[in-house]
Amino acid sequence: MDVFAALSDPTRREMLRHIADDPSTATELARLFPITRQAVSKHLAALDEAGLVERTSSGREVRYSLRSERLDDVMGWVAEVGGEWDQRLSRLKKRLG
Amino acid sequence: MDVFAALSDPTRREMLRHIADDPSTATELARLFPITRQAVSKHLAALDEAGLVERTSSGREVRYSLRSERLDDVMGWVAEVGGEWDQRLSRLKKRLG
DNA sequence: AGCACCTGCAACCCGGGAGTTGCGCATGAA
DNA sequence: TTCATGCGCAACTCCCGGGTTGCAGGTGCT
Repeated sequence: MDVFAALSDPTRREMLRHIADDPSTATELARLFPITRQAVSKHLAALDEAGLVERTSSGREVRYSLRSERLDDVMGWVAEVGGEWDQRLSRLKKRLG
Repeated sequence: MDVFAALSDPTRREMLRHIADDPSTATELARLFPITRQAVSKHLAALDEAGLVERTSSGREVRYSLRSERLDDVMGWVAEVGGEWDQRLSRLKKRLG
């Protein structure tokens, strides 16, 4: 699955956001979301296939953390298509503090 | 349809890219892509619903052009999740020339 | 008026994505 | 060793998204 397709699902975006500042396992996420662990696992597999997360297995648990490299591709594409990014980027920079 | 879902389809991304520097009609796009005009029309409807294009009808033809506002939302989300954007943005700026 | 062209709507098919349940395996703890 | 916990795989359902064909309406040209 490519990056855009991976980000198209709202649940996946929430998961990624959560993972970003708190690396989690499938079962941990399953407690936070109103879906089954297997459903979570599928989403994580999708994110992994898209290169958006990193799997770190220790013992019997597998913890997922953010891999932000692919997000650069998204930024790049959006920037290419959008155009006039000098102002836009400065605005964004300001918005992010 | 939300923005991310609209961008999840490769055909739609190509169309948007083409529209970005050459506003087109459905039939014009149908000549460039290996799909039917109706399929193109559906894609354009999706892009329109997501707020990514602007419809300008003159006479019997409807021309679609890029609306880049929503792309800011995408950038914003990606930036929020990705983190560490001081370096990333400067790299992107350099990459865009 | 008549014809060609662009568009929109509706019905339909098909594949895949999101979610579930069920089972089996491996690992950690009592 | 026994039991609980975390994962993975497989099969199944359901629904929606991408694409098609067919038809009807509006517009422009001759």
